[in-house]
Amino acid sequence: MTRPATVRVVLADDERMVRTALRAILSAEPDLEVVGEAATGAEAVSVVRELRPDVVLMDVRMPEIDGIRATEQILATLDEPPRIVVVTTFENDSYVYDALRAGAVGFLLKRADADALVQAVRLVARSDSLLFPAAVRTLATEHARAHPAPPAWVAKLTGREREVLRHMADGQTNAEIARRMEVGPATVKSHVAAVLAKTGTRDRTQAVIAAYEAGFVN
Amino acid sequence: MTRPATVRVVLADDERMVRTALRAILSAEPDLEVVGEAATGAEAVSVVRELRPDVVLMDVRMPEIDGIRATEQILATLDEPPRIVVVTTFENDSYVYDALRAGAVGFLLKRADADALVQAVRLVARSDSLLFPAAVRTLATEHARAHPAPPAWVAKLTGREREVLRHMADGQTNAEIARRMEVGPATVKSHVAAVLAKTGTRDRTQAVIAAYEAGFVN
DNA sequence: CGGCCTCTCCCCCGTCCGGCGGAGGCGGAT
DNA sequence: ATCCGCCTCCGCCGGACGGGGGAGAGGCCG
Repeated sequence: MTRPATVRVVLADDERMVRTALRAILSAEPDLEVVGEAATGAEAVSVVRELRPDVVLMDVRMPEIDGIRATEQILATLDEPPRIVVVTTFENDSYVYDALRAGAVGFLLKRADADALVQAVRLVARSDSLLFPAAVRTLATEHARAHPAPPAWVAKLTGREREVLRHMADGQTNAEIARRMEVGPATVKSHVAAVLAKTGTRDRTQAVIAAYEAGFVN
Repeated sequence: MTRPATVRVVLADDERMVRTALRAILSAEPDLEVVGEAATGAEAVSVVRELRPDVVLMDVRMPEIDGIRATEQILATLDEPPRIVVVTTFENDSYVYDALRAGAVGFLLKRADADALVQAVRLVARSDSLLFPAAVRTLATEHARAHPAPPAWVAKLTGREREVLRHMADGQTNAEIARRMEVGPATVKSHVAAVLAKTGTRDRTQAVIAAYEAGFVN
């Protein structure tokens, strides 16, 4: 039962052309079968629930429910969930990391050639230990921790205040910051005060912590 | 020229049995050919330089030169380097991340079954856009940044000093730390002073920065 | 033109911080 | 038995920091 003769695939992508192309490529292989398609995340969930495919090729950006939440819902509600491969156009699409964290086993670029696609599908259909084991989940989680959504206060900082905060996060004193920015110490104090107010912190140490937590540094 | 009829593979692993097993599996496929073997990292470099394979299956832990440095050397010295796949026993072997950062295109678990292995080799032999593009390099780099080797000073901190540093990295004042640790403020000051000395920082803000950079927090 | 924001700088003041030197107790190592 | 490291505290001092004001100059936008 773990090795079906043919790999049953569902395609989830809001663009018909993409689905058609994928279907054409996969259907040419005797051991692969496209059993269903979905144009939205919600549709993907219901189609998968009904058809129980082995592999789902899931676009990340889709109307109604995006690929990430669709992935979550599929994995959460099915006993033997399919292997979900995220399909994306850009390598560093940050959604990809969310999808991996949600449980997708891998990701695939839309510009991949037909052979790569076919082999990827075969691969994920059965491999349980190849390229995307727990380690990828770890990586994706780390990525999320390393690049959280910037808090609201970041947008409120003026340019000068950002500069000052960066220097604070470098361990500079007000006097040093003043020298580096070629302004008076009093000016730096003003900016620091503004930073503290906007970050909701009470001293420079807490502000620097906030900067680190927000990924403001780097 | 980008699509050789047969994929030429070099095996680099210090255990003969592993090489034999890999060779047996790969040789059963008509389109795969094991053209060479190496038992050390240094040997791997010279063998690869001589034979110019399409794919290298590289063990991370090898005598003389490990898989990471062998990977680096191969990628640095060849014009059209082979695709290097790191072979490892444990998913979260931290060397794996080093290898990915060094330019390996993927990694493979030794407990992968024969089919997965074969397909992985075929896959990496040609795919230039599948599962391990630049994004993986990014991930690996992030991993390295997120888990650097702890600086020497970490080991030098006493238990109490670590506690104090954690509270500092939480934005607490000396008085607050004193209350939480149920000691006098003077005691906290002593510990803070020790932390500053051992971390080579001059004030609590810099110490907190050092703690963050060292991954002391989390 | 008249706000509004930003950037610049000034004052005072109380608090916190870090550097200095010292001290006592306690437990492990030699 | 002695020494050393760790933890606990003390006082003193100067400097840095943060809060509270205010104020002038320039730019942007309705």
